[in-house]
Formats: sequence, C-alpha cells, structure tokens
Amino acid sequence: MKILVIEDEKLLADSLKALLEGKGFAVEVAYDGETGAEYAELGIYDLLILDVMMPGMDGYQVARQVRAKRCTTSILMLTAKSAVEDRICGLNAGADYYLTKPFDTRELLACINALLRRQGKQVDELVFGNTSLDLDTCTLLVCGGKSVRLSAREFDVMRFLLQAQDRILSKEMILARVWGYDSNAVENHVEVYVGFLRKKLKAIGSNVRIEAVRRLGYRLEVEQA
Amino acid sequence: MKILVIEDEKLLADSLKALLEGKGFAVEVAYDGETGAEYAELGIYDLLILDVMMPGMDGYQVARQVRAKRCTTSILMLTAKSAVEDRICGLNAGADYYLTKPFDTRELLACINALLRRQGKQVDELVFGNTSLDLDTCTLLVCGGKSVRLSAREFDVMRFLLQAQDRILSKEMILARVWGYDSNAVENHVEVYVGFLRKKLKAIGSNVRIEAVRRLGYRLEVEQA
DNA sequence: AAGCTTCTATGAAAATTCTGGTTATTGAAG
DNA sequence: CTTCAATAACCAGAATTTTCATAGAAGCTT
Repeated sequence: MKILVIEDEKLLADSLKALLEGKGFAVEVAYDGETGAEYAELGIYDLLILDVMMPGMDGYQVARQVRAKRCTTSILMLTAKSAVEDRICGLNAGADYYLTKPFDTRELLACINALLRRQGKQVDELVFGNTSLDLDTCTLLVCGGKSVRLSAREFDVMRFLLQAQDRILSKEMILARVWGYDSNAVENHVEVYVGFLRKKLKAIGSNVRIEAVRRLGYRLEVEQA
Repeated sequence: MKILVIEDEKLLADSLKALLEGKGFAVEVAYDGETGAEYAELGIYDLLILDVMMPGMDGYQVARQVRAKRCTTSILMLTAKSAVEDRICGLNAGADYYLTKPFDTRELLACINALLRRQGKQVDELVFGNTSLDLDTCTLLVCGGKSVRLSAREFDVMRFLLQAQDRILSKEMILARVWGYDSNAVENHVEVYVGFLRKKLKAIGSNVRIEAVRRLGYRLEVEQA
C-alpha cells in the first residue's frame, strides 16, 4: 500500500510519514502542491493525504487537478479549517474524506482503513490451491487459466468445501447445509455432485482434488505434480 | 439512485427523506435497526444513511451485520455522538463516512456526492460492451450506431443491470429495486422485461446479451463474434 | 386509440433427482 | 500375504421437477 502525503509543514509531514510507515505503508512526501499534484497524477498511489492550506497551489486546487486528469486515487483531506464551507469545498473538489486538525491518530488510521477497504479489491473469492470461486459470478477459475460456470447446486457444494478448506466434511453435513436439514435428499446426491465438480475441476486444469475419505466424507486436497 | 435511511427519530428521518427526494434520489426509510439491516442486505441500495443511536440494534451493529453479509453498499453514519472513539468505532464497523449531528445539509449532500462519485455511479452514461444507456433521454445506444428509446420500466431494469456490470442479479433483487420491495409484482415481470430489453438490444445491433443464469438470475455478457 | 405495463398460458430447456449397475476399497478370515 | 464378502463410491442415463422465454390478451394511463 502506497501513500502520498502532500503537506508543507515539514514537522507534520514527517511525523505522518513515520506514523504510517510504522503501520506498514510505503509513504512518500511532497512539500508543496505543485510537486504533489505531479506525483499524484502518476496514479501509482493507493491514497493521497492532502493538506488544504499550502503556499502556492492549495489542497482544493491539487484535488481538482488530480481529478481532472481522471486519476481516481482516494483523497483524504486534512486541514485546520473546520468551517462547514471548507469541508463542502473539499468534498466537491474531489476529496473522499475530510478530517480537521488536530486529529486523533487512531481516527486517521480508521479513515485510511475505511478508504482502502472501499477501493481494495473486495475479493469476494474463496481460494484453494490454484483455484478460486468467484461468488459474484458463480465461476470456478484457475489462477491465470480457464474458468467454468457452476450451477446453483454445484456452487453451494463447492463453496461449502472451500469454506472448510482441508477439513473433512461428512455427507450428512453437506446434505444438511446444501439441501437443507429437513430435505429428503439422500447421500447419493452428494456423490453425484462431487462427481460433477471433479469433472469441472479437471476441465479447467485445477490442481484441487476432492478426496473421498472413507466413512467420513470428503475433503479438498492439492494435487502434487 | 436509491438511498435507504435508517433512523428511529421519525421527524429527522422524514425530513431527510424529503430533502433527498428533492434532490432526485429514491429514498426508503426504516425506523429501526433490525428492519434497516434486513432491507440493506437486499443489496439494492446505492447508499445507506445510518443513525448510530437507536433502540434495539444500534448503527454499529447494523453496519457490522450488513458487512458480514458481504454487502458493499456505501454507508454514511450520522450521529450526535461526536467523541473520537465513536467515530473510530463507526469506521471500523464498516462505515465509509462519519458525520456528526447537527450537520449542515449542504455538507451532507457533498458527502453523499463524494460517496456516490467514488462508486462510479454518478456518471451520466452507463456502458457495457459497445452499448450505453443515456440517463437523460432513457435511450439505449450502440457506439456509433443505432439507438432506441426505453420505457420507464425497461429503463430501470436496464440501468440496474448496467450498474451491476457482469455480476449476477437475482430476480428478487431486480424486483425489489425496480418494482419496490413491497410491491406485489412477481418474478415473471422481470422475465418479461428482460425479454423486451433483449429485443431492443438486438434491434440496435448491440453485442450485449442478457444471459439467464439458472436459479440465480441474470447478468450482462458481451457476445463473442 | 396508442403505448406502456401487467397478467396468463404454454412449450422448451435445463437442472435436479432418481435408478440400477459397475468399480474400488476395506477389513476380517483363511 | 491373499482372498473374499461387505461396504462405499462412482457413473451414465432416464425421469422428474423447476425454471425460463415468448406470445398474446387484458388493463391502465394519457
């Protein structure tokens, strides 16, 4: 995670850098608006922390220019100006969050997390071996390879297996979970669907195998080459 | 643009609703946390406005539950609690922005815009494949080609599909979003309107197909030549 | 009436379940 | 260490059920 701090007060800028680096971020600092905007437009940062009041180009101008260049990096505006008008101005200039100084460092970190969480590839994916299950599209895909759609029932079974990772799931458990506790489906249904899934896993070249564990059930396993 | 307000003070809730509807948003209100969470989990809203202090389930709990259900709707938290700890708690619970009462309506609107802008949903045109939807004229058009007018209902369905891009939308979700969660429309209505849209997409030579995903719903797909 | 929306009905398609038979694995007895 | 029942797993295809697409009629609204 790469953060650019644009702040003319060296003291604050440097202490921010230290704080954030302590939390594991890669931090760069620009001490004026012009260079800040220039760096920001590279589009290589995950977040900009932007002071409003700076000599030369102020924070609003930087935000507007960055946005005008279609750069969508999240912007956290940080300033001593606490008037409502200033906050509105900042948000309208393209900021994603507005925090007034003096700020609590824990609050700053919570904001940063919220912003990164929002843009972060909210990976709605379950993974095992080289294979993952996309929850949005019900698609099973091999890392950098083929993919295949699952039917609703196949998807439910696969998801349950992936959630269990390499633990063993009994057929009773799978039945109860996928078909429902009170359905009258029988264990053979599980066997049939495991069969379907094995076929599809093989078709896309997955290294995940559904291993049958006698008397106990099934579990996922990564095939050794 | 659909907003859900979760707020137990009827007066505030209703004036928020009026304010936002005046700005062209479709607004629904839940007067307690439980029903609010239930509605929110439908995933049909573009934004949740969430009060923290409510009897029963409070705002933090609602946010956490909604996030636990993998619902990524933006959350704007609104509350009288102004302590730093509360703001941190809200953000960590999954909120995207934290605003303290009393708030300036212009600031609220600026926040909402910032959040919606971030979702990339404020654009005047939704695009998929070679086809786009003009929000001003309710017109579906193929890049450099023909165009066709959509009826209001067709438009709502198409817009929802385009917002979801290639994610699968269940008929239930489309019903809730387009016809309203409390309408007595049935799933066949969705099927019928998908039929209409397919006809129009074909008529203008679009490469966008509305694929039916059995048991799960519909999704957009670009037709391979 | 025209156009949009809703409703109903029907055939088609696909997913799911069921069935019966074949193959594999286990554990105990020889 | 074999052999052999017994049990479990697997498979292919048929039967069933569910879901989907479409046409056309009916109802509204303007």
